[in-house]
Amino acid sequence: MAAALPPVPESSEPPRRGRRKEARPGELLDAALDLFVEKGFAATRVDEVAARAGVSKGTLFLYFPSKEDLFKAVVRKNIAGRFPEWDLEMETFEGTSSELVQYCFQTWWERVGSTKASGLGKLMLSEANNFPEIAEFYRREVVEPGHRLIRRILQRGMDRGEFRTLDLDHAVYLVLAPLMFLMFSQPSLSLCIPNPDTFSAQEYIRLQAENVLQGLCVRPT
Amino acid sequence: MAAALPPVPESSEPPRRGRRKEARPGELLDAALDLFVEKGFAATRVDEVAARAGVSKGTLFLYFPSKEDLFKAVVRKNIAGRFPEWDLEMETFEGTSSELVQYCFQTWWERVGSTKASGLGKLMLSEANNFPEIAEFYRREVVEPGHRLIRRILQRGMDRGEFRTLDLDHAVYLVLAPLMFLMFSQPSLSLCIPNPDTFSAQEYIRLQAENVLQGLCVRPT
Amino acid sequence: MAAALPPVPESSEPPRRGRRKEARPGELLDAALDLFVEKGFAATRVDEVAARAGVSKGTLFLYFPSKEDLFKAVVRKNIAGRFPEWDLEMETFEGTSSELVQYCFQTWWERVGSTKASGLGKLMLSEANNFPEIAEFYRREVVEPGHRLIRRILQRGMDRGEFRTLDLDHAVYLVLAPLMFLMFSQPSLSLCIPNPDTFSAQEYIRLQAENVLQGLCVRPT
Amino acid sequence: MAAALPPVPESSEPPRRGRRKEARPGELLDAALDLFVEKGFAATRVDEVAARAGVSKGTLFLYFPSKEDLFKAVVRKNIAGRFPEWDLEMETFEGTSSELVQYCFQTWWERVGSTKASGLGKLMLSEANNFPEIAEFYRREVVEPGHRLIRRILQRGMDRGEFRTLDLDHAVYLVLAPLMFLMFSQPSLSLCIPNPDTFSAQEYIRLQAENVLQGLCVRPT
DNA sequence: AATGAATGAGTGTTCATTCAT
DNA sequence: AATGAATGAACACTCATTCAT
Repeated sequence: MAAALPPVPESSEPPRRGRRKEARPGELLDAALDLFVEKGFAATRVDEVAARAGVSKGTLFLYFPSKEDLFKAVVRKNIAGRFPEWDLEMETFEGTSSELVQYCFQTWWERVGSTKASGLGKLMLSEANNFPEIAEFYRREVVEPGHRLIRRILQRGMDRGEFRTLDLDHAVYLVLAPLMFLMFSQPSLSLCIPNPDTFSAQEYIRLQAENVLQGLCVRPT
Repeated sequence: MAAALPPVPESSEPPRRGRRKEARPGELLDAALDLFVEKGFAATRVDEVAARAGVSKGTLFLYFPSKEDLFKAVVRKNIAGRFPEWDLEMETFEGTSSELVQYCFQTWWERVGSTKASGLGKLMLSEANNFPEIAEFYRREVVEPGHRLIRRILQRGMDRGEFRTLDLDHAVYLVLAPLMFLMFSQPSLSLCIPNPDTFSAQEYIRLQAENVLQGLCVRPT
Repeated sequence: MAAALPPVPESSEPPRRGRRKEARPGELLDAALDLFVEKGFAATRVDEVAARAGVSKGTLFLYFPSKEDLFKAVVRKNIAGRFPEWDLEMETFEGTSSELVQYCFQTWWERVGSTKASGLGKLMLSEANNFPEIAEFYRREVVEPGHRLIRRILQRGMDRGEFRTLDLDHAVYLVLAPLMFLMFSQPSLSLCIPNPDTFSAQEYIRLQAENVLQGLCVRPT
Repeated sequence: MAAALPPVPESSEPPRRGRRKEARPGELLDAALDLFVEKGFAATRVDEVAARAGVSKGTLFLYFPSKEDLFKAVVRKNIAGRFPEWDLEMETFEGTSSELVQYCFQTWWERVGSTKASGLGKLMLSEANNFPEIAEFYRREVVEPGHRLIRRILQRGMDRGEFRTLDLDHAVYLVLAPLMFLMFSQPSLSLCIPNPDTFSAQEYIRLQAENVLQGLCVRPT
């Protein structure tokens, strides 16, 4: 009620109908990420996204031509768009390939696995059948770059004589499976990991990395 | 129950009218399983379930008060216990623990991973948030027994001095993660495994088992 | 208010939720014809059509998969579907070709021009650009059969030596133009025919037929 | 007005800022005419009109309080009076009345039928119900003068003994119907004239004029 | 005067659910 | 017990209109 008074200066709060063009897309993407992860693609209503971002439905469509495009933008901002950076990091890594794999597991957890972006992976899994176009987008922009990144890491290890000769088509999954399992499990944790109190994601990551390297390395540590 | 069947001639073709009423719910559950697994909960229309079961939509609601109840019934019916059998199999296994782990990976694929049951796992993952009650049930009746089974296998290996000392709380996932990843990926294969033509589930299973054992065994094979 | 009383026998009035499957489509088509003609295709809301037919919006979509299909059905019922009858009538006509032309003008007025179906023609004219699929349908199912019918009539007159040699591609419009002009003008009569009180459609039809025949006949009557 | 132009350098390219304000409404009306004629009233979006006129949507609403008002202004601007000129032309025509009728058909096509103005006629037809006020205006300023012009021509023919005695109230349409039919058909040509490649508007005009005269003249040419 | 970001009412279509027969 | 006709809430997207700058 009191808040409805028109001439309240309301300190630093942004003007109701302000020119916010720069900020809007980001706010909408954040709101969308939250809701998509929480409720899934189909079950998330665009009104809700708009409301959470503090704008009207119409405004959302001002910035994103459709719900699907909104989703793609969310994926791009939170995952797809970060591969260049990750690729570069890998190219310029200076340690052994074992260290690189460990670094990979660790930073994946910090930057993706433990963040809300992790929910996007599970989301795709659930909705892929019903939204083939989105699935294709995700495959192209996320899954394939991810596979390529890991293949390059394994190849690096083989080239340097650190890893034994591998059938890359299947070996990628030695790295991917543990990460993806954790990603998929994360949002409904207790379903897949029935004793959350004796479970430490950090320790999971460490152990899986160690184990993978046992199999990978020419001479196990 | 089966003895209570009315005096139907029991000819090979089911009688048009007066079809065994007791069979209805079962037929509906079968149809629902197929469709839920194929398209997910939200995208499955009850008309379709009814149609596939050969009854009208109204009839479905005669047996299941709502779509959600139908879903619950499907899960309840299909995830019941194969565990006693598997537990026994493990207890009486006579080879080395390495062989047992390999046997495990292999039979899991044959009996679960490659069957429709695999779809149910992903389905649960997707819908766990919407059906906490079912999720809890699934956790208790499927996830926990599974964990316990694997823990026992690892414990057996440690007891016999075949496996090195393990933190079981995290080591279970060395076995589980590869299997679960494949299970979750299976229904929308090309999403997670972008080159299905160069991918062999059999080879995946073999490699993952081999790799896990590298880390597990005191002296790698 | 009083009508809202639940247990009024209300005499012959059909039951609110009766099994009306046979009657429904017809009622919907009638309602749709009225509204389409009155307000145009785009401006007619399907809720309104349903309401006028005394059913809910959902019911409409039970019988017609889309608004466009509803419209097509309206056109088919009121115009397109009647060409077989008209074609036959023409084939079996026994008088002179002059009489046939006069009969044509006259019956067109009675069966189309003076009825609500007349509004459909103008409707198509207005909406053709925005709904190309509908326009194509109308062209195929109404315009072309109409042209063919008239061409056959003119050809008959030429074959019998009653009409002079004609360039059919343009002569069709000697017959069509007066009829179509009246059809298009009808719904907003006073716009095109500024003195409706001194205007008789019957006389218009008679005069136009007479005039056309003057030009058509080898030896004017 | 034109003399009041500010001291713009009058270079061939219009100055970016400070463009002549007076021109705005005119540019908007021109853009609106094009679009209304092309797409109809409802299907024309005001953004588009504004864009085509090179201004923002907000500016449009500065000059025209609503889309409807814009429409009214378009009609008012474009259907004003060419009739004085045409009336004069008719009064001073020196040939036979047959020739006058032929001249009429021909020049109508050149000056109206084949121009954008033709689209306005159809537009009025479509929107007359929604804009009764405009319809009345159109009737008064366009339709009635047109009728009067044709009546005078027919009267001239009768007075000179060239045309037979006519019931003018209906005979006007002998001339009007063919022209109006072509006018209405023009914008969505293929709808009314299903074989545009075998159709020549010139030949249509010629044939219709010839045919009308057959009926009109005391002794057909 | 001019902008363009923001709004929100409006619409075709879907589908779980009801209920008269 | 079984049907299937009927319902109506829900939802993505559009676009004329407003208004702070």
